[in-house]
Parts: sequence; structure tokens; C-alpha cells
Amino acid sequence: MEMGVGIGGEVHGRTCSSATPPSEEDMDLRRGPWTAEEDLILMNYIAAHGEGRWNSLARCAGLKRTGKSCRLRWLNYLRPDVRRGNITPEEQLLILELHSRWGNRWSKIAQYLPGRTDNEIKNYWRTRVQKHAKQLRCDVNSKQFKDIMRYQWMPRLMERIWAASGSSAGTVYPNVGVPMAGAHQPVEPGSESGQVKPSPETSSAAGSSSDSVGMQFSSPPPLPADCFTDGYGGMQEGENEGGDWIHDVQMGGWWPESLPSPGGYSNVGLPDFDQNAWSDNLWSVEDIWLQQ
DNA sequence: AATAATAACAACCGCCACGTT
DNA sequence: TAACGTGGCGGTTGTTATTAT
Repeated sequence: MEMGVGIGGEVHGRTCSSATPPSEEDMDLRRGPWTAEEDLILMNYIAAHGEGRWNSLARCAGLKRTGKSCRLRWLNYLRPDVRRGNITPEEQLLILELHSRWGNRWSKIAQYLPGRTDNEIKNYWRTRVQKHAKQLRCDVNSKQFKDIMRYQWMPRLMERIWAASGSSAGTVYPNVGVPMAGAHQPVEPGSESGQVKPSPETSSAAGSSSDSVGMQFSSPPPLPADCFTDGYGGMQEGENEGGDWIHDVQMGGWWPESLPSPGGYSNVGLPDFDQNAWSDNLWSVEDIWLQQ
């Protein structure tokens, strides 16, 4: 897969100016996967000069890449605080909720998941959530699927989060420091089950932040006051069946059937959320529709 | 063990908004 | 005010890893 193009970090023999028109050698831009060498060049350059002005950065650093490519590589991969590894149940829950509110506003959603990139969230949505919708033979934006998310998936996630944190500790909420009514304690970031996947070439860089997993709560913008409390963002007018589902959870009045109950509605169409269990199709699509 | 299918991830592309000239 | 450059975003595609047959 290696492109085999030597990049060597050679700096073009001209003064670095963003106003410099692209020369001939700028034209043979590299594409495809980044090499460790390129990563190093980019990291070193940003360490010395800071980020921004990506096009000129790419030129000055001697990278035969577009500014866009450099920016993307930095933001999604090389940035020290980028968080890698499995999406935790807390994060999943937050993604589902925020997506129900904002739709495919990945960058906005990512703001509330410290260290996660919009690209990663987008990938998560496409590979997991959309796949799930496909298995259910419904559109990911359909009310039906949203209801499944709301009444099955999310409570199940809550359950898992709960269990993982020790059920006596009270309700655990997505660990982004989001102030939610009745929230007692955010989960300890380091306690999540997600594993940090060392990057093949640049694991040292990716994990070099002061926090080993980069989970620094760098104060995301505050969620809208009504987040998590005004019901389901995807609902149409008048569809909100009581709204406030998280509140319901807190009050203990939520959907007790979500606990494992063979044959019950809660058993319908709900895979476990472990990486592996996602593909464990323990339920048949036909059964799902029959029961629905 | 070999092959196919699927999942997960990384990167690119096109579009758009914004600032500068 | 139009033209241009840049950065950001969301959609899509390509590649690699993993799992199933």
C-alpha cells in the first residue's frame, strides 16, 4: 500500500511564502496513506510553528501534500489529544442523543466528545448505527428506527453504563461533563472499557499527551439547556411521548423490560454493544418485524 | 489453510462560508 | 463588489483487519 514515493522531508529551495504560486514540483502531490516519516515532519513542524495556514504549512514543511490533507492528518490522527480506541457506551449514548438532535452535524457532536474527531463519530454512525438500521430494514431516519434507538438501544446503553460503574453509585452519564439534571457523577474517564489502540507508526505521538488516553475534559461548549431533557430531537410535533427519557431513567420509571427478558419486547432487535456482539445477530429480522 | 465477506478506519472530494484583496 | 484563497464540514471511497465459510 505504500506509495513508494520518497518524501524525505526535503524542503523546496525557495523561501516559504503563502503567496508563492505552486511550482511544478508542487504538482506531484502525494496522496493516500501517510508514512511515519511524513507524520514526523508534520508533527515537528507544528510543534515548532503551530498549526494553521495549512497550505503554506505543507509547503514550508516540505510535505508534498495538500494543506487540506495535512490538516486532516493532524486533526484526525496526530493531534496529541486525539482519543483512540473503542467508542465507550457513554460515548455511544451521547452520540445517539446528539445525533437525534442535530442530525449529521458531526463536528458539532464531536465537540461534546473530547478527543473524538468528527470523522470517527461519522464512521461510528455509518458502520454501526446505519448497519443496524439496515438489518432492521428501516431507514436510519425513520421514526421506527429512532424509536428503537430511543426505547431499546439507549436504555440498554444506560444499563451497561450503570452496570460498569457499579449500580450503587447512582446514575452515570456520558462523561463529558455535561451538566444534566440529577446527574450525580460523571464516569471516570480512565475507567472506560475502550482500549487505546496504538497507532502503527505514531502511537508514541498519539499517546504523548499528559493524559495517557488524551481524555482531557477541555470544557466543551455547554450543551443547550434543554439537551437531554426535552425529549427526542427527532420527534415530530406531538410525537413526544413524555419526552424526558433520561429523566425517566433517573426516576427509575423507565422501561423495566429493558433488562434481559427472554421473549419480551425488550429483547427485540437489540444486539449487545460490545464490538464483537454487534455482529452477533442473535435476533432475526423477521422476528423483529413480527413482534413489532 | 485458503478464500470470501464484512467491519473498521483513514483519507479524499466537493461544496460552502468567510476573510482578504 | 467580484475574485480568490483558505479552512471547515459532510459525504464517499479505498484499504486493511477481522471473521466466517
